[in-house]
Amino acid sequence: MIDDIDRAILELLAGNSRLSLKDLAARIQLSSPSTSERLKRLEERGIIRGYTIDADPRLLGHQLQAIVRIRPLPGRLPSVQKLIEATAEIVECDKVTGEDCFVARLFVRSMEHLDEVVDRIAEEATTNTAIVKGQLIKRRLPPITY
Amino acid sequence: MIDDIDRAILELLAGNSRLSLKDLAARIQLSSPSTSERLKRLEERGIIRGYTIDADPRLLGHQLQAIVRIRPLPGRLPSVQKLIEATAEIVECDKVTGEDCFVARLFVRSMEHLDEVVDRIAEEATTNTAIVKGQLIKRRLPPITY
DNA sequence: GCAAATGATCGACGACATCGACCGCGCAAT
DNA sequence: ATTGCGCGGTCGATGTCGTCGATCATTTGC
Repeated sequence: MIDDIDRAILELLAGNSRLSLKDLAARIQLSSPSTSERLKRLEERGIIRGYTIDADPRLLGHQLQAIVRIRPLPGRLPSVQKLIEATAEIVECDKVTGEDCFVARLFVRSMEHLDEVVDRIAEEATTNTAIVKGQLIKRRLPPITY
Repeated sequence: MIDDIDRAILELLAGNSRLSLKDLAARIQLSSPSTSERLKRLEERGIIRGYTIDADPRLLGHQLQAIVRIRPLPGRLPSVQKLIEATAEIVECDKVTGEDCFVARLFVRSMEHLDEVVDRIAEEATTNTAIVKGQLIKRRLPPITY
């Protein structure tokens, strides 16, 4: 279903999604038309959902990164959910099992800014904020098992 | 330093990093050479760190996603750190302040697989596992304040 | 074994990125 | 105020790249 060549394509594009078809083709030792065809199929099958960039948040004015666990107060779940969605500083948020209901990652300019955003959430939820000191592993593809 | 046109470029590429220069240029109402020049500068300045893909982990054989908080046992921090780095299932891991030392995101095939990976970590650390039930917000750019 | 389907290559054509030459605006210094 | 300079832009030519149709090889099923 997904073979070594597809895997190679995924890995190469994960490393640089702006690679030209020709470069891609050369690296996987295939002609460009067939590389193009495989790429199209990976997209059609939904395996590749999209192509995006990795931008440096610091250079965009966000000096601080935090992971906030959020447990809405009784009855406030829908309202908290709306608040999270409306908070632009939250760049990622998962609904999880366990004591906490949500885990959000947020980018802020400063401590004051962090405080401001978290305070808003804390009006309707119990929160737990952990400031990111460093990235041990930065976003990578999981091992491809199929 | 970074103007509306740069912002537009970042947003467009965040939405689809494989956009051709020509398309990009058309959307920001600029010629391709100047678009190319701006793109080059965004890269040189380190604002764009790279171009990557968004792949569907489920279609790559990872049915389950979890967020694991990890607190190494006394003296085991370096060893835990090495273990995390060597664990391919961990696709992202941050070093954070607070009770927990690390927060990791994990992709696994099954509950058994999850258990296996977490058990390995739990030999040297206190762990807290939250299974991801859904993504409320999936990775997006933070607001650009500069 | 043969037919058909799948997945590859080849070559030609059209689209695209890049480069050099040139232009115009804003700013600083005289 | 004017002149000179530099930044950031357009334009047009050239070479490279992607795409499409035709064709060929290899594997699968009968």
